[in-house]
Amino acid sequence: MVTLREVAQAAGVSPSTASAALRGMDIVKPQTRKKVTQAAERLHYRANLPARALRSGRSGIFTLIVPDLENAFYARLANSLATELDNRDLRLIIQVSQFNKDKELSQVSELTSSMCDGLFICSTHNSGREIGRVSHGLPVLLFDDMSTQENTCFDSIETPSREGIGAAIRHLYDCGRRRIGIVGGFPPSNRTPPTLGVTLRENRYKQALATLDQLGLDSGQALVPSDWTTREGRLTAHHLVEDGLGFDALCCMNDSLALGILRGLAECGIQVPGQVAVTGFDGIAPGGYITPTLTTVAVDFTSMAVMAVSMMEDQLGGRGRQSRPMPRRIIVGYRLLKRESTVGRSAAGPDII
Amino acid sequence: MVTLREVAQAAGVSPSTASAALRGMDIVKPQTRKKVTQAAERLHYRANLPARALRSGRSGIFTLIVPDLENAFYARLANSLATELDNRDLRLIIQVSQFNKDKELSQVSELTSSMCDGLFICSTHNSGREIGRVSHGLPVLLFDDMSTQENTCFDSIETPSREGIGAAIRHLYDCGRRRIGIVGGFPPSNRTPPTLGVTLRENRYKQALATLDQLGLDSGQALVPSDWTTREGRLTAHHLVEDGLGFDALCCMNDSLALGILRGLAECGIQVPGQVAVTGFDGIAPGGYITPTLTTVAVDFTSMAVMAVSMMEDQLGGRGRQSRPMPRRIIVGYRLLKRESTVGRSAAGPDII
DNA sequence: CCCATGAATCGCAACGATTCGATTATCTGA
DNA sequence: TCAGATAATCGAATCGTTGCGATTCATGGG
Repeated sequence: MVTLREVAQAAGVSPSTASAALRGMDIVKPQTRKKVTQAAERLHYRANLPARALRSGRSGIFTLIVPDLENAFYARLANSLATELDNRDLRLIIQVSQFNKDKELSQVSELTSSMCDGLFICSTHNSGREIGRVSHGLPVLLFDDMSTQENTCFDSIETPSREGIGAAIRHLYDCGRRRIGIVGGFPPSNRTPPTLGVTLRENRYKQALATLDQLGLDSGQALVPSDWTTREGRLTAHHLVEDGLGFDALCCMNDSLALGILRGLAECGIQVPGQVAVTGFDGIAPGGYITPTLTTVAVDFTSMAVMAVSMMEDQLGGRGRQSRPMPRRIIVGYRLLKRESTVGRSAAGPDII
Repeated sequence: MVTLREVAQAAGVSPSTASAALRGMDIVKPQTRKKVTQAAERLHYRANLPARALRSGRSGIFTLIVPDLENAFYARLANSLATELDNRDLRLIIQVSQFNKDKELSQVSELTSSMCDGLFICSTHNSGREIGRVSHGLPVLLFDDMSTQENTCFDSIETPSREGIGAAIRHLYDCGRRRIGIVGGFPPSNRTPPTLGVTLRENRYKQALATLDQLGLDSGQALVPSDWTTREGRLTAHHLVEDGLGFDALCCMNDSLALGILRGLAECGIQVPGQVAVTGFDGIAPGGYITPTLTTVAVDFTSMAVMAVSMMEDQLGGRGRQSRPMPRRIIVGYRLLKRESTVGRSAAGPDII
């Protein structure tokens, strides 16, 4: 293995100068830099990351903790984040917490040793406060809708729950639907343990009720409890149909759930959108090729990742200064994709696959 | 930050003894180990990974390179691998190569510096040989169907292409289908650049033709070129229908493609499995909730990950000995899920969602 | 009683890069 | 031409851990 010392020797400079040159410090003379660069090239020098990390305290590696990478939402987020970091020559460790509160906490807690510069986390059961208790000053960015109450600790990036749900319901209203069910609101179904923390659920559900009220619709009977999974969605659809299906539209709190609803309705022979219209939230890929294609609030994942990395770098840069100014909350953009599950085959836009 | 030296001091031993004790070397006296462990506990000691990696040459971090994490196949694999590594207290960096040959190579090449103990890779355009050229002796494990010709270099784990495709086609035959199309065989469609290397395509396609021959079916007209993506699958279905759809069954080379085929057929009003039966390969989640549910060759991802990690550890252990004994090829198990896209609603098993 | 034997522990020297104060080269203006 | 200022480079210390040869300690046989 070729070391910096050898490169320096070959270039006729000291290791410290070689180091500065290779890292692009503007203190070295252009001519010197060139000598060093060429020597490094010639010898196929690669900096040793552990050594660099040990000395400088930065590894260029970040960690993302998600509950489940098989879930298309988290996979999409992980994909965007890994790509954005890669653009900046940074790396991403991904850890799967399996919706397990304690596992999540212990994973966070282990990070301090783990040559990791910062943590991105989609927490399902822990509040920002609880995470802060075990993160030992590591920069953290939450992907979540944390109420400002519970999260005075960290920067966060949130999905456009309020605007998005509002847009979805108004779209259903514009389609002539008046008996709109809110599927997956708070409290969750008691059939399975909930897989997502209460804050996100609350945000979306409250907004849904508020929008129904604004439109002069009855929100009293609207809640349809369900966990936010495809499996649960399917079961929920069966229960709904057994109970007589008193809705002409179902506004689902996320896509995974909505996909299960579509499947369950299909099994019961219910026409979508003929008998009941369905909307989702997130904009994951299967919604674009399932039949009927799923009308949904598509979150802008790319800018989500870009902002996340940029906020993380801000935290890294401003560390050691006065105690962090104030946690920032950013809400990303969305696009309402009007597809077959609300407007039917003929009127659906080209947003498939 | 509390260091090993401080722990040693608190326990009244030397740093080297403390190190040995904490790592569970059997050379330390049980009583000493206890003292050290307790001191470490009390001071909340966490080993510094960069330092350890620098000194020992092992970081406990591995890298997985996949073309696209949004693709359910790779997401599923990544999920299993991350989980299995986590069980052994190891970490996984994930990099996305975006089906880009050069990007993939440069990512591999960068790894040498990257305090990474080994590489798992789903290569799409590079042979084992090409990867070996830039991996600089790093332990590598390929997830791919590399022909033994092209890959004399590395251990590999392969999907059960031969057995699986054979089983799928025999199943179609048992369902009474006789005009079976092979969708996504080699050569690929020329509408889009191919996203997967030729070896895997060839393996599955050749097996498909062989099975058709065994069954006494005409394989001459069977090939339906298509890239292995949902988008392409949909377009391919349209083309097939425009050309008169001379098949009563379509054996797709993977699930992503099959899902697109199902969507395209639905758009054209073709009944599945009434007019044409469809099979996929991989066993990704959407096939379990799309309507009709997709009959497919479900790969055993969990054991794939377990074997991968175990083979990787073998490579790590046996390094430095005589030049590696011989690259091993392991083919994982599969299960044929007979679902609605071949046997229809009534006969389909419970393998949904 | 002493030395050979083995078990535990210790001390020091790395691992390879970065940092920072010290040193030398280069330039400016009187 | 030379003091003084500035720019560029250098050397040595350091990050926290592990590995290895040396040292100490306990044990038992001759």
